[in-house]
Amino acid sequence: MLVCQGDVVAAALPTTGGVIIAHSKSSKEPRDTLNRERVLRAAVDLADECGIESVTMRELGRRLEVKAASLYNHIAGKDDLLGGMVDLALSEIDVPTDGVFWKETLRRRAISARQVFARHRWAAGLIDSRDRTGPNSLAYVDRVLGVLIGAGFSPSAAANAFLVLDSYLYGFERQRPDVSIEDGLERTEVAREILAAIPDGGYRYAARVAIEYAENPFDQEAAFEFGLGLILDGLERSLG
Amino acid sequence: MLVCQGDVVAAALPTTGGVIIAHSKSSKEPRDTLNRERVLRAAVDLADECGIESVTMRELGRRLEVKAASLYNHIAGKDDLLGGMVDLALSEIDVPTDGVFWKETLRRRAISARQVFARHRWAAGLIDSRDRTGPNSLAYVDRVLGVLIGAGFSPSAAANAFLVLDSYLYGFERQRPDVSIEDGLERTEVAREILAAIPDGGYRYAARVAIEYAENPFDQEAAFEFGLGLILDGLERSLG
DNA sequence: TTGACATACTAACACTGTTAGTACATTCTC
DNA sequence: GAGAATGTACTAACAGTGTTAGTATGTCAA
Repeated sequence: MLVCQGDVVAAALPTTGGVIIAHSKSSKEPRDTLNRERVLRAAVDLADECGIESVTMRELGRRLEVKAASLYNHIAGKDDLLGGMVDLALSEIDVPTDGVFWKETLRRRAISARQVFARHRWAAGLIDSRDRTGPNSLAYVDRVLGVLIGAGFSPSAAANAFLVLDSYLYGFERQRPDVSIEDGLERTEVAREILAAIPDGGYRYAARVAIEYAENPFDQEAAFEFGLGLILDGLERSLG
Repeated sequence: MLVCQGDVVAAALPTTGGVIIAHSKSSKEPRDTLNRERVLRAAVDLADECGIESVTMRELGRRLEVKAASLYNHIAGKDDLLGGMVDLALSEIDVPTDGVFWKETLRRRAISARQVFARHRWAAGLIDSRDRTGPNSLAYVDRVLGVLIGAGFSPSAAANAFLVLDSYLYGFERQRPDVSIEDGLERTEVAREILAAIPDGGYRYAARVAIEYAENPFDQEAAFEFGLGLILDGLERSLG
């Protein structure tokens, strides 16, 4: 059940998290008040279900059965909220720590990151350098740098490799076409739209590619791993 | 002279573009009314000088000596405005068409794109797949695909290569640290802040890298071209 | 001159993030 | 236990946002 605008049902039912705010006198239970963690999780859920533009203080408050102003007891402001959401999302990325070869470790990490960005489609667009200081993000950065330095990269070379890898990662997620999500019929429809938007005569190559994708589905997983392999191979080569 | 908030001086002086709106009766001159092009250019200037968050309808109107509502005669809405700004910025990217080797062509294009993103720091953050349908963007996409197909890539391989390259391009610009912009003193200051934010004991590798950059400046141009070379070499290898 | 059209205007709408001040419940201190 | 202190959520309001409806004004073509 998705509740994306302020429906009455949202106020009549328990929250998604299952924690009821009603002031039941049965004490000893975990506090029925808000906290930073619950606010951030609710914001992430809201963004996942309804899009990042639906994450407003009032809507978030509605979900938590609280007025918007109350949220400021637990977060510093909207910037803090968004930063916390990113940090929470990044914490879901898996960095294997068992003894696999560094290249395989980083490949798995990248694929895990891509899955996280697929789950939280708003995340990639929110990331920039200043977000890397959250507690989860820092731990994540540290682990990846550890893998690279352990593989023989110097500290600065490791940072460089990390930057290159994540640039690709975030950039891919930002601009990847949404086409492949829809089914075949709609895909050809989109391609036809693209073709319709192309003035006669011009854009021969773009048209050729559009036709290509109107006929054959675009495998974005394969496209991603193709580029990922390119970069990892290059990093390995730069190491020797 | 930067005028970023609604100062009175903005209304007393001619606009940056040098076009005076005053209703001078000397006719036959180019119309003194607005048009889409002038609105978009003013928005780009405003974003360059004051940041993308300063681009509001009212502020943009103030710059053009017009009320906000009047802008809607020339653009469909804010989405259209932002899309047009991105299209305008992308049109500044250079794609050499003379007979140089495809790899060199794409390298030059990437470097040109990075310079454009440095000029228009807001642009990379605004780009996503749906923005590629503007007239300038389409022409740009077409030229790049033409280079790749001309080099021997199949249409789908060319699209894939294009996606990988631009993912890196946009991603790098999004997350590149601002540190290197400030001078040496401030840089070490920033590094010290990072170190201060790191809890004792944890994050050994991140700390090591931070120290590294507190001592030696970070050459982001070199970092960018390192990753670019990696990808281009990989693409060439995938071709043969 | 008249009519059509494009443009810019005023005024208002429903939103947004955010703050000040108040009421209430819990928890700590004596 | 009584009283103080703290934390939480509330109401009400602020300035700012994008956007629309309706109105005036100017510029062209017939």
